[in-house]
Amino acid sequence: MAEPVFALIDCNAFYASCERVFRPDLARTPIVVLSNNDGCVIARSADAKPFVKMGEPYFQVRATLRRHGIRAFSSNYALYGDMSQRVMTVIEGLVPELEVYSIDEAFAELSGMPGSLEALGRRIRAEVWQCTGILVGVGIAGTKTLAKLANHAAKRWQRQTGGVVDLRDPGRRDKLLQAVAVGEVWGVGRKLTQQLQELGIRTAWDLAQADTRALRQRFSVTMEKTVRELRGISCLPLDEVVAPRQEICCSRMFGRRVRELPALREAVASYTARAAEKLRAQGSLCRRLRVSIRTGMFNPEEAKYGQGVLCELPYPSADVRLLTRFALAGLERIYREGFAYSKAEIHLLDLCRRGEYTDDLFAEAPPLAAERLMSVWDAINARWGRGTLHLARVPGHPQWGMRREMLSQSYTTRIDQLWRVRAE
DNA sequence: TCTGGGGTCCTAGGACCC
DNA sequence: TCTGGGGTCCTAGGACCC
Repeated sequence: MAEPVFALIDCNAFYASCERVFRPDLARTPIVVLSNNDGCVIARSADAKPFVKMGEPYFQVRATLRRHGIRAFSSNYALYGDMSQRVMTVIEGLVPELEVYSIDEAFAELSGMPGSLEALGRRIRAEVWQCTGILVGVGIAGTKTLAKLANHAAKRWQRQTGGVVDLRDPGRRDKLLQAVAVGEVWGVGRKLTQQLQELGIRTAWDLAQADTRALRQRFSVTMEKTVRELRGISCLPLDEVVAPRQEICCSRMFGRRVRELPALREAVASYTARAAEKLRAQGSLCRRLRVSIRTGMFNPEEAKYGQGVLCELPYPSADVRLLTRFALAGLERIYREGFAYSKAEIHLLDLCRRGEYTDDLFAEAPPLAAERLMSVWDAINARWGRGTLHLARVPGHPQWGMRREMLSQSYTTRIDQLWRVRAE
């Protein structure tokens, strides 16, 4: 078999770019996008990066943003999700195999492609730009970890590289490894960076030279793979098929603190409904769920409390009514009066595929009608929009709902919010 | 006033079994 | 007086990613 060749294609400042595509008037205005509840900065356009850090709380940087004329947006996941699909569709048309790795990046496998891969990279860039208005960077190498690093270089030296870097040449690879800090390597986060530095490993090059056996002992097999990948030995294959999730979670901060049980019930029911939707969308059932609530974590003045409880279902199910019943019963067990809650979470655990689990001979049998009811339920919501059909527990406009004060339109997914263009 | 959400993988350690 | 060895399964926690 031929040596694999991977490309990592990654959108530049993706959320900020999506906002800009539909606001050409903001082409020269720096943009940041905020997390849910307008909590903190999670994306910045290139011209905003010098002024605001990733992850900074909005309320702390608001003055800075105003001073530099930076425009803030609430996150608009309907828009970003749809734009992501468009980008991926374009790329899929140009490469033999694609693994969509996240909302804004994808790995491709290019071994056996004729012609210059750098030219192919430029073509991907040009076509994605033309079809979607989104700019991507392309990194090419013999392993995923090196392709990530190549992509990093393509971004960092965008002007010199034109946004495409082919790192297959060993000389070029080693030069880059020596120039890049170990913390930039895929799989090396904050904690590991610190521990590696204590061992004298400062650059990606140092890591590639390190003794794999010792590192595996000290850290884990994941670290060993990273080292091997840096040396050009491919350990992480392309995963084209998306495996079904092994757990599904819906967790959200409230738009404002919640003290009373009835409002918490609403939130737990709403989150359970969303989680159950995801569960059915991948054709799974769950056997257990965990519901948890907690107060704010940052304000030292606030009394802190957090608790979760695991609930066992009588049989594997994706029936929103059953899941909600158990989630609410769990909530009653963990709720304590007198706290200002900021967040609730639902985790669906122990997932299995429909028809691929062994029934318990003595356990309660799942009602047969439930499955059909849920598929009609999903069909109605798919046709008329999420939430058209919902349990009475789930309010339409809850007082604890998410804050999104700077939300852009859903230009591409809502007929009543289409982009308006005026001809002069 | 105010600090995101949703995942994965790996390991250690305890419970339990024969 | 003395108290095995080897295995599995589960859970919690820690690290990472975007």
